[in-house]
Amino acid sequence: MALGKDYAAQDCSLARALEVVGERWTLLIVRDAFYGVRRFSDFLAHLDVPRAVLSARLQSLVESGVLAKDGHDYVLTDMGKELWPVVHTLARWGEEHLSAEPCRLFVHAGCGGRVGTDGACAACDRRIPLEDVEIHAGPGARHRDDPVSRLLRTPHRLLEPIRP
Amino acid sequence: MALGKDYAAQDCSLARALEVVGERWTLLIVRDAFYGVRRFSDFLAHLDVPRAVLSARLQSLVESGVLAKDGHDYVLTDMGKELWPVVHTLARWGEEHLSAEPCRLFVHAGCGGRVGTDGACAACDRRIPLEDVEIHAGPGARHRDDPVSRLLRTPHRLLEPIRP
DNA sequence: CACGTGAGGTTCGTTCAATGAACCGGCGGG
DNA sequence: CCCGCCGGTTCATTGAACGAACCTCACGTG
Repeated sequence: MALGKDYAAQDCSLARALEVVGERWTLLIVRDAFYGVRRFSDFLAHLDVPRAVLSARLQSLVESGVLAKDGHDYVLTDMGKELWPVVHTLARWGEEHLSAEPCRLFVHAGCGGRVGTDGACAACDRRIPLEDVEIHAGPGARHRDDPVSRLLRTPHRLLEPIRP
Repeated sequence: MALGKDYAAQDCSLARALEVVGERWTLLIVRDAFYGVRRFSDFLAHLDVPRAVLSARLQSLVESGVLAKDGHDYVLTDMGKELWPVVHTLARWGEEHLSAEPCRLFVHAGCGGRVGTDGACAACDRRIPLEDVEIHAGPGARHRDDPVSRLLRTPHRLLEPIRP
């Protein structure tokens, strides 16, 4: 979201959360961080976001403890990693109600079953730790052709850096 | 979020979802709808949002099929109701990482157990249908004193209208 | 009927964030 | 020493959010 960016009068933890991840672009940045994006230039290439805005968002995410800066890499903190259910649930909602076909699939690395809307593996019927989720390109992918999109299309685990 | 409001280049269902519920105030409006708020003036009293923005958001939520207009009431559609996991997960994340104390509690109407982060009842260990979730005021409530906040502080089920 | 009142908006000028292009500094080769 | 890239910052412009004022219809009186 934007402008005013705070919901001061709102007496609610949802409002607090939105102050941190509710601004425009922020949740897409977090999503990319789960996908293994870490460098400023990679976020920039993958999201079509103005450099100034990206800079501001990364800073505020670091400040609020969602990301940590490690050299030139931005990596998710434990607090940030706990946003996965949020990102996943919202993405699945969008997929079911707004998209024709999924453009990315999340798969349990152990058994190959797809991760359900509740975050559990369809096959194993167990909750899956973040590190055991693999990301695959889905049928609906419209094939952006920046270098980062190409790297993201090759299957890999969440959080695993897309660069060596 | 705001400005540009679309993420056109993003080939992703999360981006699609954010185009619908990602703008500033939108998710708080949806939250209030779950809490039983239905009238324009009640949203207005409870959120401190400019009338013009509220009007625009409600219209766009109706247009995208999250809300439906029934007379002067705005009510969640089935598609809208499926946003509950998103709202709940994000609120719990905010509560755990950003709030001192929860200001609202979600309770399984059947057994009185608290609804966990995964949406299941802590006591019953079963997923709970939306209609069986009760909302109670939590210890962290800072007591806004508009009429709507006062109505919301009395325990009731999700979706149950706060007005007769 | 005239009149007031409240709900549900719309209009409009101001403010402030998003945008995008240009600029800047560090550093790692060649 | 020079070149180019990475990771930003600066700045003018655009457009959304804000807030106050206004409008309109429905209803309830006197």
